[in-house]
Amino acid sequence: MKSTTSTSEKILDIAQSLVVAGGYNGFSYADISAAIGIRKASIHHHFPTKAELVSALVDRYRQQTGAGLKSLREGISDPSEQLQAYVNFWHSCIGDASLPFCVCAMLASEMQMLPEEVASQVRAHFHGLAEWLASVLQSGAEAGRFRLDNRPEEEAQIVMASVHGAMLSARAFGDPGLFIVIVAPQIARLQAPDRQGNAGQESSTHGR
Amino acid sequence: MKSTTSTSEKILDIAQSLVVAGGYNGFSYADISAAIGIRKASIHHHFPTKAELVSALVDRYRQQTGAGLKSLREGISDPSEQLQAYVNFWHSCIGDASLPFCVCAMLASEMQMLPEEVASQVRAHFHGLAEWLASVLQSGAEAGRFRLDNRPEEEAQIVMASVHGAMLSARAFGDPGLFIVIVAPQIARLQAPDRQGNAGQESSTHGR
DNA sequence: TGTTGCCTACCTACTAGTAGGAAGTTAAAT
DNA sequence: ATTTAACTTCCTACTAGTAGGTAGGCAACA
Repeated sequence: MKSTTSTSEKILDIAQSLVVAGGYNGFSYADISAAIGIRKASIHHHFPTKAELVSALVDRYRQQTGAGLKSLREGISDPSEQLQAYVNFWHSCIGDASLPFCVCAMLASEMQMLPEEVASQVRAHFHGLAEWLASVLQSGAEAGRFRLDNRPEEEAQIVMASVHGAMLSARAFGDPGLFIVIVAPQIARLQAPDRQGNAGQESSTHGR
Repeated sequence: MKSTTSTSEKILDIAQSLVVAGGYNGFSYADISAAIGIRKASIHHHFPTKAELVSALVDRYRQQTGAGLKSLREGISDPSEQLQAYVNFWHSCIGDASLPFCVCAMLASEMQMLPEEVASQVRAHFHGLAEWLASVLQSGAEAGRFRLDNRPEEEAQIVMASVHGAMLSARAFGDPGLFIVIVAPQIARLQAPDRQGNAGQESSTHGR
């Protein structure tokens, strides 16, 4: 069977893993060159400048993400399960170290010194993801699967921040399992019809 | 009045702002040199290697943070207000752009390619901050000012991740106000005696 | 007198990026 | 069918500039 992975795709693959590991300034053409056994100049043939390379990389990532999120919405009927599937995706990525950090979250931290063409794409990713989450949350709220304390757009921002913050903590502590420890309760809170998550509701034992 | 800011402190100051802006690989000795009007070699006199420079910088940051958090716990009696003060600190830092990102959060994203001496300090910062937050949350829960759905350590991780994620989103969207939009509801959720927001409350109905 | 702080001058390694050519592929013109 | 032209991919060899870091000297000061 022939491997139909073109050279330029291989370049993007390794560049992506390098960006995820160390950000925009954390890799060089020489790194890619060494990783896929091709000369530096040949990489410049495919991607003349570093800005173009990373731009193409984020572009591809955004397309993949867009397609993935779209298929979640279309392939799963329950919005609550759509959200769960999104979280599960990152849970396994971080767990098996295949994509232990979101490319755009990584680049967002370097926002201030990114080439404008890259920065605007990172912004667009955040915008798109926030929209997707807000849409899922709203649908779920309408279907009675979510209980939102704030506007869907705000809850979406909260979920997104939790996911990114959880990625960061997992990385900082070197503990992949921390991701789901942080994110799961946040999701559960949205799904729970009431705080205890049980059917009845005794709560308020008072005491202050 | 004489400015008692020593050269080495000035170096750390500018280095810190450069790290916050672009991470470990986002600045060079030449950048510092240009910023404070001193030769590159003179910086090497104070901090022989880049790893030592950043290590000293994180060390100073950790001391400042530790002192700040300690004084919050000692100077404010209500744990709920202690937490609020912590959040307000970042809110104003991000608002006036004085320290628009946590040094250690920035470095944590580059964890995988940091010199070990720096990486371990970043880990220590995360550990210490998580402990402080857990302690505040536990005190607040005992005093009836917080209602926790999970163990204090877990809630602390959630708060920390929210703060870091909110920083990232504020940066990604280029909107400083987004920080508090994300963090405030998370704090409010902890403070609320119950979901309806009425006056009754509390006591450990723990999710567990 | 020795230490501190800063300097000039320099080094090696690496950065992104360029010039130009060798090989192979494709497709039209002869 | 064969030559020709255009194009793609990759190469060697190179550039100017920057990276972190070093050697050694000079002046102020304790």
